[in-house]
Amino acid sequence: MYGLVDCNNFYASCERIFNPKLNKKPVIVLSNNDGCVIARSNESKRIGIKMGVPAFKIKSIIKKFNVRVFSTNFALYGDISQRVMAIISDIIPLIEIYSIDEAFLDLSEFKSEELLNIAKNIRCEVLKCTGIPVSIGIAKTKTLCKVANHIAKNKSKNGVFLINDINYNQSLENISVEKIWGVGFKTHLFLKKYGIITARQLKDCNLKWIRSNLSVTGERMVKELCGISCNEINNTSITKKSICTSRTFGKMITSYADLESSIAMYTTRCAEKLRYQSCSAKIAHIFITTNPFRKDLKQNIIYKTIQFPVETNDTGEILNYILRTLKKVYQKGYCYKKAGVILSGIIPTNHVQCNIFDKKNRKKSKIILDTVDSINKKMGRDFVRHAVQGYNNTLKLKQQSLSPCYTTRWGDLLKIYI
DNA sequence: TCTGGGGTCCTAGGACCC
DNA sequence: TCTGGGGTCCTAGGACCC
Repeated sequence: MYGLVDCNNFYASCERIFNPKLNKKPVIVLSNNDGCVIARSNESKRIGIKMGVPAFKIKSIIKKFNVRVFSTNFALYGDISQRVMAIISDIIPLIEIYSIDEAFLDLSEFKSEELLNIAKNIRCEVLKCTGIPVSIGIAKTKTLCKVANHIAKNKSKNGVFLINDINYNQSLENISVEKIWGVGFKTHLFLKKYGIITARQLKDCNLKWIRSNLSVTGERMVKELCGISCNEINNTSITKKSICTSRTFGKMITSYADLESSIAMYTTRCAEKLRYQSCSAKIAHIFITTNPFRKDLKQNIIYKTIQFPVETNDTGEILNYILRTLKKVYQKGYCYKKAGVILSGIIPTNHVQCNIFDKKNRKKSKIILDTVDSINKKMGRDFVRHAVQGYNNTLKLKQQSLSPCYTTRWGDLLKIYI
C-alpha cells in the first residue's frame, strides 16, 4: 500500500503560520512580479477565484471580499516544506518527496488495520509541529492515492481516506476523469469525445485501445487505476536532468546591456544549482521572448543552443560561451519581456571526460568556485559576482506584498510583545 | 498598466551504421 | 517491372506534473 501526504493550499497555509489573523479569511499568493494567482485558501476558492488568473483581472473581487494578497516567498515555503518532510520521515522510513508540498509514502511494512491511525498520527504531528494542515490518501497505487487524497480533502472525511475493496468502485465513480493524475487538457478532450467521463469508465477501458491512443503513459495510468502498481516509490535520484532559470521582467527591456546582465544572472543561478548537485553540463540553451499579450508590438522569439567542448559547472566559463552567443543572436528594436537559461546534458562532475585540447586549468578554477560559493553562502547571494551581472535595480522583481522570511532570516524573526 | 517558474517522460522522424 | 533488413542514437516537440 502507498500513501500520499498533500499540504492543503500550501503557500496560503504557510502565510498563515506566523499571521493567525489570516485564519478564516480569503488568502491568495501571486506568482513572480505579482502576476497570477498560484495559491488560494479555501475561502478564496469559495468566492470564485480561479487558479492561474492574472491578479489585475480580479481587482474588484479582491477589494469586495478584502482578500489578503501575498507575493511569493519561496524562502519561507521551501523551509516549511523541509520541516514537514522531516516530520513525515520520522514516522515513515521510506518516502518520496514528490513536490514542495507532496510526499508519497511506502506503507508496505504496515498492517492494513494500522493504516488509518498512522495517517491520522502524521496529520496531527505535522499540524502540531509546523501549523500546516495536510490531507492523506491511502491506496494500492500512487494514482489511486491521488484519488484518495482528493476525497480526503472533503470536509466530512477529516483529511484522511483509504480506498479499499468495498469503496473502490464508488470512489472512482464519483470522480471525473480530468481529476486523474496524468489526464491533462488534451487527454481530457480525447476521452470526452468517446464519452469517458468518470474515473470508473476510464478504469474499465480496453488497455490495448488506451495504449494505441494514449501511449505507454496512458496505459500505465489505467493499470494504476485498476490497482496494478506501475510507479514505485523513488527516493534515490535527486540529480536533475535539466536546470532552468528564467524570469519575466517587471518592465520590458530594450537595451542589450540589461539583457546581458539578466542572462548573466540566470547563468550564475544555473551554475550554482549545477555545482550544488555535484554535476556538470554539456549544453546550454538561452531564450529571449517579447510579450505575447501585447498584440500591438512586434513579436520575436530567440532560442539558441550552445554545446561546450567539455562538460563544466564553471560560472565564468559558461558565461563566456553564453554571452558570446547572446551578442551574435541579439536583435535590436524589440521590447523583450522574458528571458532564461537552461542547462542540459548533465552528468556527475567526476564522470567528466577531458578533452585532449582543453587548455583550461580546471583544478585551479574549482578552488576559485568553491571559495566563491562558500563566501556567498556566508555573506549572502551574489556577494561576490561577475561584473557583467551588474547591480541593475530595474531588473528587480515586483513584489509588493512580500511577507517576512520568518524562519530563514535573523532580521525577520517574529517579535512578540507581552 | 498588469498575464509565473521549473521540471519529467514519451514519440516520431532524421541521420547514421552494418 | 523489380530496389532489404535490422539496428542505434539524437532531437524537437508534445503532453503532463507541481
